[in-house]
Amino acid sequence: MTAESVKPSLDGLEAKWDAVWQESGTYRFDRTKDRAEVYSIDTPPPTVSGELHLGSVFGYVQVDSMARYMRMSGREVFYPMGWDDNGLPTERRVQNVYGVRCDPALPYEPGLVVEAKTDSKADKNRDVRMVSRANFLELCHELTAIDEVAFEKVWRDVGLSVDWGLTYATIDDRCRRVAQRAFLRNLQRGEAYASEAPTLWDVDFQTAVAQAELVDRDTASAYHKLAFVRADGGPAIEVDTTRPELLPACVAIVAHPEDPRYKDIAGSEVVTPVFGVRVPIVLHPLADPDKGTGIAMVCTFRDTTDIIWWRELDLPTRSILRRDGRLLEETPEWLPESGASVWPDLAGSNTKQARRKIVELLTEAGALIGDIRPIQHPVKYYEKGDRPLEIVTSRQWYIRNGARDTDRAEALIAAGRRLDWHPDFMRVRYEHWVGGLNTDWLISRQRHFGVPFPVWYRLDPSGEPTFADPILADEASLPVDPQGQPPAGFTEAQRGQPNGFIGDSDVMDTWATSSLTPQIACGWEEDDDLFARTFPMDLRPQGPEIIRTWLFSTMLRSQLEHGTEPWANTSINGWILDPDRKKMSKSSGNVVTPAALVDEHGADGLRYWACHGAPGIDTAIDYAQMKVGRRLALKLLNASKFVLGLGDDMSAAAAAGMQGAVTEAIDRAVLAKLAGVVAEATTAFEGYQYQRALERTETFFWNFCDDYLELVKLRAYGNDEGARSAQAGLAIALSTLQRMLAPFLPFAAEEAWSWWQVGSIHRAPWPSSSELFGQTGDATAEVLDVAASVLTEIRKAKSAAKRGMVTPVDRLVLTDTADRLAAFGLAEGDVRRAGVVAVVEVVEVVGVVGVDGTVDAVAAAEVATAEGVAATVTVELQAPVAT
RNA sequence: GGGCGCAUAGCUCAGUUGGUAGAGCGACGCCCUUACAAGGCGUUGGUCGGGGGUUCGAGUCCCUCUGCGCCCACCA
Repeated sequence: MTAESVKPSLDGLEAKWDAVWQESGTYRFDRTKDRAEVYSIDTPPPTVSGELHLGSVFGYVQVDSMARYMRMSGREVFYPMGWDDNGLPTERRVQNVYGVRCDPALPYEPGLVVEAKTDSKADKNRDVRMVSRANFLELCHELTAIDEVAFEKVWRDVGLSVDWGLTYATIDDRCRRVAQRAFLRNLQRGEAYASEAPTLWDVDFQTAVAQAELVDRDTASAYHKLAFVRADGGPAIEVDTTRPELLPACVAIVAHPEDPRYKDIAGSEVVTPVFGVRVPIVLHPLADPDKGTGIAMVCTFRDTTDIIWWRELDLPTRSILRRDGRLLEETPEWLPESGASVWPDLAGSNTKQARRKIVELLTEAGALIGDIRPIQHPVKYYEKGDRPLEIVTSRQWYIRNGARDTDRAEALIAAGRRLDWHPDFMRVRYEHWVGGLNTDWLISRQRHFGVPFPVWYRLDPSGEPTFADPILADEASLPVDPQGQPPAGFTEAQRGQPNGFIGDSDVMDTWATSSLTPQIACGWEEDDDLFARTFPMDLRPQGPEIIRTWLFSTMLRSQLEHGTEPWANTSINGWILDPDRKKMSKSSGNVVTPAALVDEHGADGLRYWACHGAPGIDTAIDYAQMKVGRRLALKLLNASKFVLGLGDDMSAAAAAGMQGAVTEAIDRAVLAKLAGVVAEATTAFEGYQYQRALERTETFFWNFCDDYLELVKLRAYGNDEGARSAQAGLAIALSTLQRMLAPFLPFAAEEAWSWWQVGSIHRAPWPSSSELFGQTGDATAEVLDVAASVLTEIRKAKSAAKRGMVTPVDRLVLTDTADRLAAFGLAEGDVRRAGVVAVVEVVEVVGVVGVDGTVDAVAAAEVATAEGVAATVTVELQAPVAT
């Protein structure tokens, strides 16, 4: 398409320019540039599980506008994309889509083909097929590969200027290698360790869960008041509990040391109802006299406070829950005969069934006092889980994160303060999280699709593993799969044999890999040259909800490995809200797919809406804004078409303009105003205020079209010096505006640019304010301001008279101060042509000055009335002609 | 219970060091005007959440209250 040919359209621009950009490598990183010239972005790898929703697109588009600005301003932008495909979300999706479950005990079936289920909901829980670990992992890879293609399509549709040649996936060889290498180094420096300890546990997924992945959910529960008979024959002690099914795991009851009701009987014993186990009465300051009856049942383990009591009061361990959340089959050995006799009724039951049974037994024994009182209370869940977490004892890997080391925590907070946060108030979320850590970072998961721990254990002559002295993989051999490969010096035949070995069966939590995205993207220990040019990175953009996970853990890994911050800046995007301003639910975000919005409003329309949200500020979905954005994009095409149609070679006109061809005062005035806008937008972008840059540019652009363009276009049609001045001014302004809108409307800007320029606008230099000022002489904006306000008065008069805008004006009387009349005089010809004015009379007045030192015609009229002086525009229209 | 953010026109939002309240959308009216009718021009519309305070002057600074959102803690 050319400027003159047909009516400009936005349709098809996404596909057209995406193809051109890919083919010509517009966004390809030039790795010959030095670190000082490079701007590197630690793009969040989206979780590849199904479909990208609008909330993700919102933040990525904002960052893309920054990336495009940085590229135009002369930085070489390093902008990779990653896919976070390892971990539980993928496993869960594979289970649903293929109807399979992983059974590590099964042998691998080569060439196994499993059809994806068309309707996963209908087929759920039916025909579940058990497959080997290796087959399961194959299916994970198969599905994520499909999803990644779909994701890349969406990102390209919305115009992300990433270099697709730099893409990584958190399960790929490079990421597994980096994650294993970083872990081995943590281990060797003593920053990682394994420990057998009570751990929050999801009974459905059967994996340990980290502090950062907990959520509280209000859950229905009920108080049960139990009577504990005192061993010394004193009055029974009443204990409230919401977990009566854990009564057989009770190891003590605990009260506050100052509580007068209980402190004198501390150390004596009570007998648990039904089960008849003698447990001590103990004291601890964490017991709250105001909760329940003021004395609590300590079980191993009911909640995290139990762990503290158990540890600090040196209580015994009496676990009754298996890892699948059911009670033990075998009768616990600590139960006396009376308790042991009821166990067969409880064995293997889930907690709900066990609760019902135990409540029956308590009632029969007369140990349940009063009614069961239903309550709602917050309970800890795994954020991706459906049932409350339990606590089981297991061997897990941890990384020291400052929870138990004040110096490290303070160093991490100090590192956070060296980061520039956009917006700054997000910093406190990080500091609160670091300050509130209470356990080291649990990085192991008892799952399949993840990065294995590169560790084996020797088996002793009786076949028992020796955990204290693990065999570590050699860095050169990474990535390794200890469940599929033997350690050096062993053969596969020795796996599981006495004096042989076993591989660590756990995988790393997905955050243990994604905490290394700067190292992964920049080629740490893989590509030293690239690393030197890109690390530490310039920007980490991300969502506010993962400050405690991703941002914190990345900071931690970088501090441990490099002793430095991983980036200089972090920008935190806001939430997307439903149109009713509630936080967007996943379901509604998926109903409105980004692809559908691109179809309806164009990528530029969608981007315009997204770029109106400032960093960290929540933004409502607003389809009206997307329409406005689309209109702006179309306006850019139309205005470009018009300006470029004024001469045969408008880029030559722009060049002439830069050599002094802009001679008319009003043409210089528009460039002077534009120079100010360029300065403002540049400052805004440098401070990560892309939305301000957009707002200023947009406002100027509409005024440019409505006022300046209308004022000068009739003059610009000619071929004299005045026409050449207008053409030069218009060409310079158009070039500038196209470039200033390019970060926000990359497709329309590129299209309009292509009509008269060589090369991509996205590699064109960002406009220079000082260069523009160089063309304006001593011109001020006043000429344009006065002319525009007079034109507005003329339009107002015509509109009030219900006449068309081409209606001739017989006489225009302008009453104003000398300065403004002089300014008007410099643009009088343009005003007469634009307003179709026959006769102009001017009347000079004095002393009409606005409060802020400026005058415009309308405000001046209001001020002047009180002072008896008139500054007015009188418009006398030609009488209507009868037709 | 602690922290952070938000509250300005019917709607979505600007308002950078305190100095006469802005824009867009919507609504209403007008206009085929040779870049644009999927357009243009114009009009209407606000005791800046409530209450105190500082100041010559507060949407802006301080205190307080209310509502909404988010984060953290507790959870017998």
